[in-house]
Amino acid sequence: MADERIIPPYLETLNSEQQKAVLHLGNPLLILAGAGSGKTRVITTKIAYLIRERGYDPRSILAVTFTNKAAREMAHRAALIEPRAGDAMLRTFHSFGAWFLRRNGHLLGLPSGFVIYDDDDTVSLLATLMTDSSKQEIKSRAHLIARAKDYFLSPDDPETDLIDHRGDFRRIYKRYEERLAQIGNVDFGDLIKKPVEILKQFPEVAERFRSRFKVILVDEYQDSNIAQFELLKELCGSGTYLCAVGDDDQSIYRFRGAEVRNILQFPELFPGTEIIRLEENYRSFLPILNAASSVVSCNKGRLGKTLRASRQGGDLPVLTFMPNQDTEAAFCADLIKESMKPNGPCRNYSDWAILYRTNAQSLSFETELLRRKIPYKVVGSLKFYEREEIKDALALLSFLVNPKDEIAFRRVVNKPTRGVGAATIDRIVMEAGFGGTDDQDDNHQGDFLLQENDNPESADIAAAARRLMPSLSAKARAGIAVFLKAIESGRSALTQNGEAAFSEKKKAERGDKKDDLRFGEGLSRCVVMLVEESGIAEYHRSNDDINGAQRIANLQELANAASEYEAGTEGLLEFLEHIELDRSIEQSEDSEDAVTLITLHNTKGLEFRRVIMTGLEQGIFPREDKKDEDLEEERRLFYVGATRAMDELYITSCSMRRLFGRTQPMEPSVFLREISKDCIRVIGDVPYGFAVPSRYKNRSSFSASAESSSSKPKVSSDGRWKVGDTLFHDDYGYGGVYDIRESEEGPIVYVRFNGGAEKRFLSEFQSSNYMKTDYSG
DNA sequence: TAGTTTTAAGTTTTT
DNA sequence: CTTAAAACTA
Repeated sequence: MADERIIPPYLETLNSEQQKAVLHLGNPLLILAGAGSGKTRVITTKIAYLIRERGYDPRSILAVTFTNKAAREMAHRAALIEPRAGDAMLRTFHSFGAWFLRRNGHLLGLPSGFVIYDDDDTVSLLATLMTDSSKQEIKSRAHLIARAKDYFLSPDDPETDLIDHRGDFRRIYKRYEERLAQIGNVDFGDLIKKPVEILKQFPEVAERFRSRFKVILVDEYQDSNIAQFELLKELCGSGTYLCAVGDDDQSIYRFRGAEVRNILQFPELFPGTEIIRLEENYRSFLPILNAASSVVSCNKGRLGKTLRASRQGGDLPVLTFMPNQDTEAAFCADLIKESMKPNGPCRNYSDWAILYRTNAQSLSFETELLRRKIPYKVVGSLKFYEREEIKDALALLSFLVNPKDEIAFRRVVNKPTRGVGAATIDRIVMEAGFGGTDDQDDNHQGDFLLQENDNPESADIAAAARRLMPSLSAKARAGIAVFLKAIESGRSALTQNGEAAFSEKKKAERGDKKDDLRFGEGLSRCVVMLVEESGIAEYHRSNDDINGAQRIANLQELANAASEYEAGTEGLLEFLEHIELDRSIEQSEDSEDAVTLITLHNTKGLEFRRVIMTGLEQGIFPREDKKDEDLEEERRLFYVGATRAMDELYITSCSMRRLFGRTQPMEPSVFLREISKDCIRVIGDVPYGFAVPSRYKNRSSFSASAESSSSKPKVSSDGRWKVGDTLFHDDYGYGGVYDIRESEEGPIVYVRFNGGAEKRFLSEFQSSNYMKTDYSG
């Protein structure tokens, strides 16, 4: 397809590989795009090119990504080149699945008004089926069910046993699926799995989609799972042009079912595949790439590639060992402050990013940056939608659109507590036609389950509650009445009829409106109505500690967000779907200049002038008990993090770290040893043992002895202490002997620990390797 | 059954 | 240390 047509001007700035990738058509194309090789640019340009030069209808183009951020970015950049690209379908896999199911889910008996369950809801649902299992086990099973769906495995597939070897897994999974079908909602995995099932079962539907989408582009293909691969396969007809872009070295989502094999075996899975490699890195200075590559090249299963740096020059990455996480944070702050001096190299705080492995690590950085008055923003950990009051409000909304939603009902029917206990709830759920919780029913009629929804009334929990009301105790009856009333009010607010009555009533009830929830356009009225009438708002309001006020503020924010959506069921479904699929808060403070605090996983696709990778310690990064494939994934995570840096890369490692409130000694990360010596510059003190690899290799014997719980230091030395010996002490961590002096009680060993402490010990040379007395204590 | 106190456990990573 | 689950009391 390398025809000699005139190259449009917007292609001229691309290198020849990039151009080839944009111009390519015909057979499936796999673009192996190294970090910083301009892959987003290639995809967006390609979309524009296909529309503009090849006459593709924008609506016939489907581009899928893994994150909403990436989807937005892609839409934005493509539209800059070609406005018509706005009509192309640019979505995440999951949002595409939801879109698909709204239109075709009925083929599997799924109502179009389904709500998407998040992981918490999934656990709650499973909990109603496994009444006498521990929370932990339920969570574990829920996780495995999600995994099974990632692998496109159903309860009836024998292979599902490979996911969970406990014999009862398939039965649990099956019951879970049945209940979910009764309720009429879906979980995350269903958003991929169910569309595939429909496409496989209904060839005419598949045909329709194949004729609509002539072009399918997939970004971050290395993070796709088996179900997503199946989806692509089903969507691709003989006339479909498939183009996948990815980098096997950046596959970091194995833990949630991603299959690197998808990209490694792409050519076999899609016969006739052509491969184009983008190996020119435009982002980072050469030394940064060298350091990153030297680590990731320790991995076995990889396609292998050579990144060429278009930016020669630049300094070696800097590695610094810190005593503990507080000094680590101070070190970061110093670096940032220093660079921002009037004649320093940086003018923006946003040039900087601090990377860490787990969200919990952000705390010490936040504290320090706050103290030093350095502006920062924490990416990702904003758990707005996981807050209790928000989840309650969302459950009310969900129940409004789907009165069969048992999970939503259970969550809010007695919130705030109004005398409706477990017994009452179970009765109502039973009355609504749900099987109850008894594990004995052994009917194998799962195939006919879908038909149970024939009569929508039968599973309507609100209706069931109303029916049962007369037979309930006075307390429970009153409670149920309040709940039903709230739902009614919400429903009328949804259709805009209840507005007048609501405001009248509220004004009459309370003169003060200073902390009243206010509503504006669209759905916000409905949100406010529900949380007010249910008493949830009032409950938090009267709880007048700081939390209460914050919660009211959060509810207000939710109402504000809802005002963007049209009142009515349609708008409500859109609102709920948007929240489930995109939990990132639109950061209006994007314009603000701030340092970025971010987990390594979240950095994918981002770049910063200066990056500090922190916490390079065994147990943290890589996380403990990672080995083989999992360790390789951690290594790729290192690669991803390091290659975010454009100009400068800093790496820190602490010798002591506060974990679970206890300070404990840490070992340097194995990855630090994998960086080639000439690829990195170490600044400051080097921990004992680190600079001398041969000695370090013996450390297994240290670890072994470290497991006994004596507070005396131990050593692997073969006889006598001598200067330079490395040792481990339970309280002080790793250290080195820097002096030995004789005394009448025997030799005194002077030890300097990596955490900074210097201690003297009395050694019993003749009998063992133990230190006997802590002289300095 | 609701709210309190005590005890134990635990921090990946995310659509 | 902080949070969630279990145990306990009113």
